[in-house]
Amino acid sequence: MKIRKHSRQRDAILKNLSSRLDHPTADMIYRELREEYPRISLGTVYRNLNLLAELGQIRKIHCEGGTEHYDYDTSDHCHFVCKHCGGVVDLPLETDHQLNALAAETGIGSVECHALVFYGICSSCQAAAKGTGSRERRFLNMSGNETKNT
Amino acid sequence: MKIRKHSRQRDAILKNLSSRLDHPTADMIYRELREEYPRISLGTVYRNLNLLAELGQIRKIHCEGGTEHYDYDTSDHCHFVCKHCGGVVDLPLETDHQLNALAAETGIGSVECHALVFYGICSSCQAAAKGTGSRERRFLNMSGNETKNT
DNA sequence: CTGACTGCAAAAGCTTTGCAGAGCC
DNA sequence: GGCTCTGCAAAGCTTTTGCAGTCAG
Repeated sequence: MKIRKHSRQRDAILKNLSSRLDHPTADMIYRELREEYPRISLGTVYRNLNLLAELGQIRKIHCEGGTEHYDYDTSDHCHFVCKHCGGVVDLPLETDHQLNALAAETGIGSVECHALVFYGICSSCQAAAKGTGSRERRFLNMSGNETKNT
Repeated sequence: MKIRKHSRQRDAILKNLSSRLDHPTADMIYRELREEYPRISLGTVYRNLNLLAELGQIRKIHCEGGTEHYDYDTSDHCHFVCKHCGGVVDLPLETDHQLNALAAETGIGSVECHALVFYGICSSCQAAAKGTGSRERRFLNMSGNETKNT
């Protein structure tokens, strides 16, 4: 199937993702875009995010929680996931460029890429916990049970 | 809620997982267990896997594909996911024990753990591809370029 | 004009959960 | 006896997909 260079929706999705500092889920992007494009559908958002990922223009992030997150930055870097607020952010950490080569040396097969994800509590959630005890929007329990409020 | 030390099903699940070399999904465990316990339910498998993960007796692995995999080995190590057959295996690679500390130094927050997952084509899939061209059981499309061979 | 793209809605996974009964201590 | 645990089935979520109409090139 041939792919067009542009579509109003695809451009909007890419623009939304590129202007964000966080790494949203498809649904988060959908909700924001609906303000400007009330008729956009969630299916379109998914279709375009997958397409853009295939084209290598964006990157998918798999982490605890069962929901896919998307990243506009496709360069080699790692992520931090807060177990408390569920936020996913870049980690300004020098990733070891030799990791793929090292892994390949084990004879496992050909190694193309890797994903490095750290888990913990982000500093703002730590501060909030000290201050109020429960100011967070959402509690992400790594092992399944999470309490969420609207 | 108090947790009992043992239950026939929980023990069977743990035993199954511990005797495997791969890192199966809940459904894979369920299918195997059903041979010995025909009345076991998938819900029970999920409940116990989550429980065991909470207790720290097993570990969840998040990777491309949307399905959770489980690992009996909770020690610090990394994984390799074959984009071709979808298999998830341990990688005998010396993981950097200072990674969490390094990540914490960025000031992101408290870092508890990390997951390092490599993606590529495992050697048996490579061999199979050379031999027959399509002997694989399953084709896992990671991000579009599945037919591209190295 | 052509066929890629969209909105809509339905369907398809995977995982969780409510409930009544069974089983363990 | 009192809980926990289980099987079953239904529900919940995220993501994909079929279709007919729309839009980009």
